[in-house]
Amino acid sequence: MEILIAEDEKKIANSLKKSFAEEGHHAIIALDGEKALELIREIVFDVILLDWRMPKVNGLEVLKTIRKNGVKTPIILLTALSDISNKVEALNAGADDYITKPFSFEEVLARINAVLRRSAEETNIIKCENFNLDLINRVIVSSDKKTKLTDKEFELLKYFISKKGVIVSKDELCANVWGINFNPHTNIVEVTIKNLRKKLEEATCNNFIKTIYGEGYLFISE
Amino acid sequence: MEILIAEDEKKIANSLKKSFAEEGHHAIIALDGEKALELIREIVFDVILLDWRMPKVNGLEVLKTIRKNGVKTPIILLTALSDISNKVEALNAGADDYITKPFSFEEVLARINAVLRRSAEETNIIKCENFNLDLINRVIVSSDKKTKLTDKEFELLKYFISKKGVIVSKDELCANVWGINFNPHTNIVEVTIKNLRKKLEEATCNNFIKTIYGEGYLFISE
DNA sequence: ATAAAAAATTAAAAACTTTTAATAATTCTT
DNA sequence: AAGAATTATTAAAAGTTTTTAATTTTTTAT
Repeated sequence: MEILIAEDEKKIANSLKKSFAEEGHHAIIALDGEKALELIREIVFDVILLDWRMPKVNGLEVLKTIRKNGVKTPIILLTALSDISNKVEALNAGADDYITKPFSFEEVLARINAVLRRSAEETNIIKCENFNLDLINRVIVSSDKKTKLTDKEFELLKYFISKKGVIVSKDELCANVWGINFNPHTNIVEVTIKNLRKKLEEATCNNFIKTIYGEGYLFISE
Repeated sequence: MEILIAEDEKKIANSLKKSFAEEGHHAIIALDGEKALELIREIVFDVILLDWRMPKVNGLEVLKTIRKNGVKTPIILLTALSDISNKVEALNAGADDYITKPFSFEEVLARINAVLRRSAEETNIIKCENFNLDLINRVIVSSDKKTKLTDKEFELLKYFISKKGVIVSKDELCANVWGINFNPHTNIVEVTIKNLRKKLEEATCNNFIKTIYGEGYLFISE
């Protein structure tokens, strides 16, 4: 992993760099804000550790500048205890997390992993017509609301989306959502479809699931 | 997307290529198995459509050869109805899906999306010491079993993993797993930890969650 | 138009999750 | 070593989800 350490205290910066090296990561040190900005322009980092108090250009300024330039690299702020009041300001300016000094290397690593995971999670989203399906949190995300799905509703919607534009039979749904050896002598598919339709309708104001009489269901594409 | 169409019927191949182009994808046609193998050696495709019956080297041979060479690109077999008996053979040889002729372009696109999603899902896995956490299906995967987690167990384990090697307090767990404004006057954290510990123990034969008396819990790293 | 088949709706039963509360076991301090 | 604080365990209550079953509505074919 490529890490930028923007930190003017050489001791801290060097010890972090050394620890990262032991973990197999490559870190570059910037001793002031100006240098940090310069490096960020040149190199694509996986994560940026940014000290709040730095010579020439301070952390907040760096943060604002790079976010304004559209750089989305995860950023973790390093702040002294007395700077805590600036936490909200920092998060509002586009920081992903912050760590209070003094910190252990393990803590830094844990925060980095958490931040990277969080940003990875954000990509675990299926984009649909006028809504998104968040695969990790199992919610339908539309412009103004989030609708939590149950297990079966989630599996069903996921399957429908994967078969968008193709008619799927009830047997197929049974096999793929409930499991291959499941033969219901009940209307469980209809009931679950009803519930999913209701949530989709509430979330998106659209009826995506069309019934094809005698054949099955069709998840409409556009 | 870069797509290989290995199909000897020029009509079908060309119409697929045209449809893909309309969708913004770039397709390359191979009219026989030999050409297909040659192209696969040269180009990294996102997905390969492979006809079962082809001149020179047939689909199954192509399939076996490229899988033997360690190529993991998703492959969808195109088969005539009469070839259906070979379906199992094909899937065993490493195909990801198969489509029976005649097919609509929409069906092909849907299958491609499903296959790509499936292979993307396989990357949605957090690797831990001697187990994996499947983020989509919410199961602990160890060498021999899969253990399904409930909502709260999943959130809790995910949080622990993100804070691996760092002590997390009960308040912190409350805030991050149950929600920021949740102050329990009960032992709900302890109970959920107990249940998670049991499942982790069953799945991995390890006790990853250590209690730090008076401080909180520690998810052990290695 | 009508009957038969298929799908939708509703509501209650069964199964599972989450929360609560009481009790037991462990850890720390003096 | 005893008492206080903390954590673990157990089991029952409350809340959700999943399944079942009966009834109503819609669709298709005669």
